[in-house]
Amino acid sequence: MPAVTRNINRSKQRDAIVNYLKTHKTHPTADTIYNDIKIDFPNISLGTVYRNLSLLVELGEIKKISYGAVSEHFDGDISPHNHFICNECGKIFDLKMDNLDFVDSLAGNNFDGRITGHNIYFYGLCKDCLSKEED
Amino acid sequence: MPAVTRNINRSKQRDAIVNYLKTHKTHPTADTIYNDIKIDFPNISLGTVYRNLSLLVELGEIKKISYGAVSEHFDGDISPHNHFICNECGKIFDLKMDNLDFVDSLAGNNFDGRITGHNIYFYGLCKDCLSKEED
DNA sequence: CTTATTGCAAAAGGTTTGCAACCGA
DNA sequence: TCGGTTGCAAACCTTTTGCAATAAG
Repeated sequence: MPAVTRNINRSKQRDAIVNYLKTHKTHPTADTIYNDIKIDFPNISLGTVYRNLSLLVELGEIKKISYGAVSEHFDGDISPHNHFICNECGKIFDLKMDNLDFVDSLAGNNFDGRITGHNIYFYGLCKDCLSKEED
Repeated sequence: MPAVTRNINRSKQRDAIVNYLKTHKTHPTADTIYNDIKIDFPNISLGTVYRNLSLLVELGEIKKISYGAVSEHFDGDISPHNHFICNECGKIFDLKMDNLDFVDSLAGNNFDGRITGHNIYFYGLCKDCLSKEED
């Protein structure tokens, strides 16, 4: 999966970032990591944190928890429905799901809280990008 | 639901934005709306589009399709799991879901594409925010 | 007439990037 | 030594905001 061709040298800063993420289950932002890591690396810069985070995502060592879009999208359809977002082309599709029982069962089992049935984002590959996948 | 107390006057610009969103199923961004609407309103400004979009979301006339976070979050845990994001406090929780059959059945029914089982974002209220809801 | 809304431009985040110095192998 | 990485600062992009002018009721 990691399609990084260029050479990679280790760095104390990157090691610290990885270590921070492996030992913190808080899903922090770049800025949080930056501030926490400054205790050990007083001179580290935010740019270094950002650069290392994208490299680590590229290497598959960490994951980005994100919608993946640069800017917000809007929907004129306010009826209950969910969305599917294509990881490849970024297009957003409506998902009309009649059976949302799984949400209740999920909430009843290993989750403490209330999941709103019609505010779920599914990711994957859309039809078009699936067919282009023949290589 | 719409908890807007202040007075609202209609405006041609806002009407055009609503109309655009009700007639386009493309889930556009503010910038896309801005550019498309400029054909009829050459002097409209991006600020106006943004202001109206947030007002319309507040009024419940449109919906924002978004992760809801200001900045990206990162995860050191790359094992297959999903995430739950609290609409109230923004905290992110891990969801370990063993039974993802519903994803396949969903994909087989009304969806054309491939949903990646472990890249789903569920929204709602977390335990803490649920208990604070007593008012 | 009163005040909500606009257009404009500046400001405010978050993220990326160019560059010279520095560090790793 | 060679080139990957850093710190710094400037640039970039999306979104927000202050303000005077305009439009709505």
